[in-house]
Amino acid sequence: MPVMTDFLAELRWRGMLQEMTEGLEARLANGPIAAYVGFDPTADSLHAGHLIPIFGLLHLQRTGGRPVAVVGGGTGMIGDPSGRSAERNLLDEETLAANVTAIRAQLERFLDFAPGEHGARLIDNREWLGRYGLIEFLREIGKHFSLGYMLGKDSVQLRMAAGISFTEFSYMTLQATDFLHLYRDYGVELQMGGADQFGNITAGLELIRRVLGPAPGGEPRAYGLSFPLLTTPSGQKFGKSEGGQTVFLAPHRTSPYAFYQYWLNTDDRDVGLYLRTLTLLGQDEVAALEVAQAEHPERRPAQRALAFDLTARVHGDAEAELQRRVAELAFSGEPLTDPNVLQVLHDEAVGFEFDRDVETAFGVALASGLFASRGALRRAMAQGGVTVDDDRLTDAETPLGPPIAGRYHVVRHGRKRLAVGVLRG
RNA sequence: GGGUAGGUUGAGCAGGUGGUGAGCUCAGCUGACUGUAAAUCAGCCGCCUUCGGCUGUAGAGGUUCGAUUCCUCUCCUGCCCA
Repeated sequence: MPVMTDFLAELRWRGMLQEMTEGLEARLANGPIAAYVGFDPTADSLHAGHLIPIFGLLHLQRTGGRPVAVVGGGTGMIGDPSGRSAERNLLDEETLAANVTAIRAQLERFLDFAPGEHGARLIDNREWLGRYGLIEFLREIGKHFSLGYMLGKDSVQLRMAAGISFTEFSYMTLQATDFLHLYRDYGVELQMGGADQFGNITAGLELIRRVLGPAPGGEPRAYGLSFPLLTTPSGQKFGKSEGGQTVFLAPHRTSPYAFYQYWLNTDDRDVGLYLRTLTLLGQDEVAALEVAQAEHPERRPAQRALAFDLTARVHGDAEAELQRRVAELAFSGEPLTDPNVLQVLHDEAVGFEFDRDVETAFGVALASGLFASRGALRRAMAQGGVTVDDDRLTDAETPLGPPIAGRYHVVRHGRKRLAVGVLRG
């Protein structure tokens, strides 16, 4: 039977524990706790950057706690200044409602929402934020925040020079209000979040302390915990695929193919960390993979395990199996000629259609959609970065060869991107 | 409201006080080497229908043969004062 103290031990060995407030360890020794993480519904899908907090909730649930996800239909209407360089656009209610629904479905892939002691809950903070009148809010909540305290927050400091509106400045009071209500009405004693959220988390602790006063025993009433922010050794582009595209969990935003490929391409130096933080593999399994990786880096056992595990969790086992196969076929190093393989790649990777009247290899490459414009294609071609049917394209006038198996052409851009075209009609 | 400093290519900075702007760093892309790595080296990096064309220094006007530069108004941001 897992106990709550295992929670911190789990986070520790996985390298997921950045910071926590006083007394949390002692509190966990006393029994199960409910903890929450807030998710801003700024898009209709969660993305790679949300994975660590999600796994944080998952570990909590597995060690006997109750995970609570607050999908901020209320705070989402304001915008968190933390970690942002510019003022955000505000979303309208309809968009927000749709985003909240979509995010809920994604969380259900990770957390067990079955009713019960440890069942996950999803709560929309509009339940309380939507009810406050302005005057009431200022009297009940605003009164507890001193300007000095608010101005001292890093999230505010960093934005002072660039400019921050009163709206975003107020964000921390809303997040603190969430914590207060969750504590009072739902018995949630712990808020977790990325390291950039720690300031907002402690603001909530501060509010709880001021509104409710000290707890009888002198112990803190509530606690905070932060996860490290994932970065890569080469910068902070974690969660961005080629072209700076955010890696989303939703297949309509990031295809399972692109999703699998993203993780498969993880830097050797990061893969161990990702295995620990983004999968449930145990200590021994991760260690074994790291050894295998060190012995045969070219086989990428660790990246394969990571990509498979995450793809299976997000898109299902069958999809993960398919993408594993697709990855092998597409990058075997051999020219692609097998019609069955080509059809699979067309359907699962990047597929396109071309017309019978396309006469040049250049034309097919353009039709592939791998290039933003003719100019982009010309540039790539001039640099030797384009192949059609595994022949390097060097001249825009090169006539198009016969289609493979009568109906396919393969276009590659660089080493990693390919598209398989099928003759239309 | 007054004063003042700013708004330049994804980011951060240069430069530029009338003569075809666009340099640096980072990020990104391609090639070589590799393992669909990393590092390194080389090239690219406003847009397009590329022997060429079109934009473009916050926006709109104006002066001028010619404006990123000068003038006016507007918008946005920092700082100081009220």
